[in-house]
Amino acid sequence: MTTIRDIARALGITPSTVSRALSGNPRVKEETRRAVEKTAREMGYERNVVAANLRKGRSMIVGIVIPRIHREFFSNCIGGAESVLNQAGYSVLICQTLESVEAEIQALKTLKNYRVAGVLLSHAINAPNGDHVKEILGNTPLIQFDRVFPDLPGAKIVGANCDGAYKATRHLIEAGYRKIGTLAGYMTSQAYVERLAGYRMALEDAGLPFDEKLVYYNTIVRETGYEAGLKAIKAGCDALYSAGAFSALGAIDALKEKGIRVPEDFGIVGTANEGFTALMTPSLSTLNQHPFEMGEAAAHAFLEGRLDTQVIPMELIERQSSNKNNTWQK
Amino acid sequence: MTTIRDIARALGITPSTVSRALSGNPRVKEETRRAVEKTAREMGYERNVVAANLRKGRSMIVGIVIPRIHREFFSNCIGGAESVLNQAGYSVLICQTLESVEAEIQALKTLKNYRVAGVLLSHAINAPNGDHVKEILGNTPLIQFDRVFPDLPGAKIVGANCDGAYKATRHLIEAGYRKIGTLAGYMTSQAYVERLAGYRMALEDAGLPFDEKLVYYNTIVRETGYEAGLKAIKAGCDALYSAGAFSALGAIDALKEKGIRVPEDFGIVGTANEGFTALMTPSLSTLNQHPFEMGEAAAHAFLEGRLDTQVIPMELIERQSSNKNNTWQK
DNA sequence: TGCAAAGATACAAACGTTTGCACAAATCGC
DNA sequence: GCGATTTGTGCAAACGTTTGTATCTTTGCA
Repeated sequence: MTTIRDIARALGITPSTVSRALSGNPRVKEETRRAVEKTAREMGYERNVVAANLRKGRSMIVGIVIPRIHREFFSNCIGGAESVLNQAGYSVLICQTLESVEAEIQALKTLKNYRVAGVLLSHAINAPNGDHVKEILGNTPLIQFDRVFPDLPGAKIVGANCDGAYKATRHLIEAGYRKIGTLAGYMTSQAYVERLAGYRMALEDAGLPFDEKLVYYNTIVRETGYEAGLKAIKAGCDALYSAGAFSALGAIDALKEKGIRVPEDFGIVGTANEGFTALMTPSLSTLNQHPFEMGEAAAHAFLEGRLDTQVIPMELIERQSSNKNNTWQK
Repeated sequence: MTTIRDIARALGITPSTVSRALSGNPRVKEETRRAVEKTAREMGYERNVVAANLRKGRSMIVGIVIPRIHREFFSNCIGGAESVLNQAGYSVLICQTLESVEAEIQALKTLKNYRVAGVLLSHAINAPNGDHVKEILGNTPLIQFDRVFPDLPGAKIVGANCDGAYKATRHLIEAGYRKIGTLAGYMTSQAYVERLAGYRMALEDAGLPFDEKLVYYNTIVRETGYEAGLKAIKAGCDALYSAGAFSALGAIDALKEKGIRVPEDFGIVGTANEGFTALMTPSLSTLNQHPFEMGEAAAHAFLEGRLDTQVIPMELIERQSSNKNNTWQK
């Protein structure tokens, strides 16, 4: 492959001038620049970014660390981030942790070894705190999104979890449901803590009692949602706010099994607006977290060197599953 | 950050020995190796892969180029590939083309500039042929998956498109449907050409006529599926094999709108086993393409330097939408 | 004409590894 | 006990850029 040396030799100048010409340094004569660009094109030159990165001590790569890529939420985040970063000349290196803290540590080390320009992170659910992140990354810019460590400084992009859960719960109340439980997810993650708070606040604002017995923890997948659904039925609930989408699906499985009609006898609102929620019967009311926009926001935060926390609004999408009087039409 | 020089200095040996010790070269004494590993650990050494890559002329990065990351099919492929490659010490650099050939060219150039160890590619739908790929990549190993250029040599991982379409169509015939059309997708992609062939073969093997008028081309998204669905109804079809999943969904929209019962009056089988297909009502019979396994296979083909074509079987998942006598139970 | 300032390029040292070759010391065969 | 082989390290040159400093050339102005 041709190098800047080859170009320099061909033109009778030095590699340094070629380098400066190609990187747009104003100290090289316009005429020289044009000549360099011409021969570079003719010789099919492609700059070796590895060498450039070594010399500069950092690369044009941004690392993205996420639990799993094949979750609509995360793949959308990546999609948003990738399109923004690509525009700005960055490439993205993706690492999945599969919810394992050790894998997360390994991923961060790898990224550090590649001297990435920055890291976008959504941490493994059972990571106790952000110490390992700070220790490994040092001064590499870090942007956290969705799942963030509150104790870690720097840029954060989070959903309006509390507000979203509040809206969802209030919507159930307004629709006429009265004994509303919640599939609360994991309290190890700030996002779920906030959703629980929003749920509680909505109940209290409406003068309804908050009952700890109707809070079903560690429900995040379909199976645990199903089990919690059975318990909620037994406890006499007539509605559920689910902090996840798949857990809501599981609860509906339980309701169908018991012959309880949704939405007439039982209302339910879920959280992530996964594709299936609009297509299932009854269609599931959800909160749209705008994952693509979250990814874009994280990328922009990196590019602009922001250090603050941005909150992405959550929007309630009313569908059949929370429509008590069944006046649904599409 | 500490370098191998620092370690060498600390031990009174040379950087070359340190390098050899750390990379497991058998020509360094066991005792020395242990000493090096110990001080490396103590000094918190992390090898600078950028420098190593420059020297070696290639990196431990594998590039993945796909149309869009937020499609369940592709994100699952990536998931499969990433887990295998990570095991083997590789990292993955992801580039989306958003179905644009220019973006694909740019992505391949970027990967080449990073001197990636290999590229896994699923090309943009409207790319005429693989010339640009060959020209840019040169001798960088290339593994194509799902959407492959038949004219390009080297490793390919494809679905059993013809066989899958055959199974799906025969299933419709056996269920009792008689006038079966197809939502055929784009003939610019080999995969869809093969599916059409399988559909045709199944009809002919069963003594049913193949009617070109019942082939609806360029249907791949929900909207085009809807429109083709209306046409199929008008043409008197009683079933459709759809080469996509979202197009099948669109066709069902059309059937519902016209008050035609699925599956009693009209049967339908789709192709990609997207998550929603199992959850919608009626649930959609589909072909499982095993995207995760395709990604794994692509990664293994890269690691093992395979150059052949592997065919991943497609498995029919019978659900409600093709169950004419409505004996469905779950 | 002379001298300073600016403009353009050259020089050379990095960045942190890897690796072919050389060389010394240790081991072996006879 | 001597030459031949093996074993372990050191030396130094890469890999292809970038960039601070030096040098040379041109221009401007008095």
